[in-house]
Amino acid sequence: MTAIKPSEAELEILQILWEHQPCSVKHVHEQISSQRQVGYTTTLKQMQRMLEKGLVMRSEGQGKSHVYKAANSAESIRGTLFDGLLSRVFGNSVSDLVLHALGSEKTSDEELEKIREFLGKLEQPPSPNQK
Amino acid sequence: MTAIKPSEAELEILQILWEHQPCSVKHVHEQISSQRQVGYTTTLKQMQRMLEKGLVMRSEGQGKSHVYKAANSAESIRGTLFDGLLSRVFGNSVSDLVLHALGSEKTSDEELEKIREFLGKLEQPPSPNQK
DNA sequence: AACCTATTACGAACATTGTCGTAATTATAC
DNA sequence: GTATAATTACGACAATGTTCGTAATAGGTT
Repeated sequence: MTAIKPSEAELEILQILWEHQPCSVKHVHEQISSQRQVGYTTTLKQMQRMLEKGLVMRSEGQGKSHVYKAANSAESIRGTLFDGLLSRVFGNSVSDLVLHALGSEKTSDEELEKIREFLGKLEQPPSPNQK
Repeated sequence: MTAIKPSEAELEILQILWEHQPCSVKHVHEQISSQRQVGYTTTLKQMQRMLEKGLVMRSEGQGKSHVYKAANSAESIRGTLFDGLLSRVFGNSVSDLVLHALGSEKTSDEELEKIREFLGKLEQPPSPNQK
């Protein structure tokens, strides 16, 4: 049960998959190459290797081409990578991480509102109705 | 000004340095090998390379040995890695990241308290005394 | 000085990652 | 069914990261 840790390039691809789900290599490559210069076969190879590793799944698209989907949910990968950062960089202190996040400005008022709301919900636990 | 992105093993060493600051290789190695099995020269080599890269600094310890310190603060590295995770995995949404952090349980009441307190301080900005 | 030990230096092996070029294959259009 | 275009498969290469084994060196002991 080795934790899944996609590399940079793999993550780039996974993000596209999570958003557009079954995708042809062509589609993924178009997305990527609109951001940076890279060859088609590079993307293809990357996705083939991801298939071997079990990071993605694929099936026959119409015609000869294949379509790919991410094998794992965005959530699960987020979990893995988040935990990694938390332990390796913030010594497992969630509050350190969150304070860092909030302290870095960049956080809009809307976002702060969402966070406060969430914290509000957490406030209730003292109610005696546990399942 | 290339962003500093220490590798796994480098981060492992940096964490020890940040906590115990000037450290001998021996000390660092003891810490690491209490966690996992690794040879002394591996740690040594790692630290020598970190010196070349400018990740750490060193000076003569008593006798022949060297003592090392991290060249960068934990904060600066945290910033880099945090930003990376934020953009590559949470689509730059701080609230998504924070909600993920808080939702994962694992957060003690104390920690939640710190976070609420911090949010309380942020609440004030509407005051008209900006610098 | 001669020896033993702690520490550092060097060099090598191996895995992973990112990148392509070229070849093979499969559709599509004459 | 033959040429053309799209797509996939294969193999290679450089760069980086991780790990050691072995050699050199410096300190302390007798």
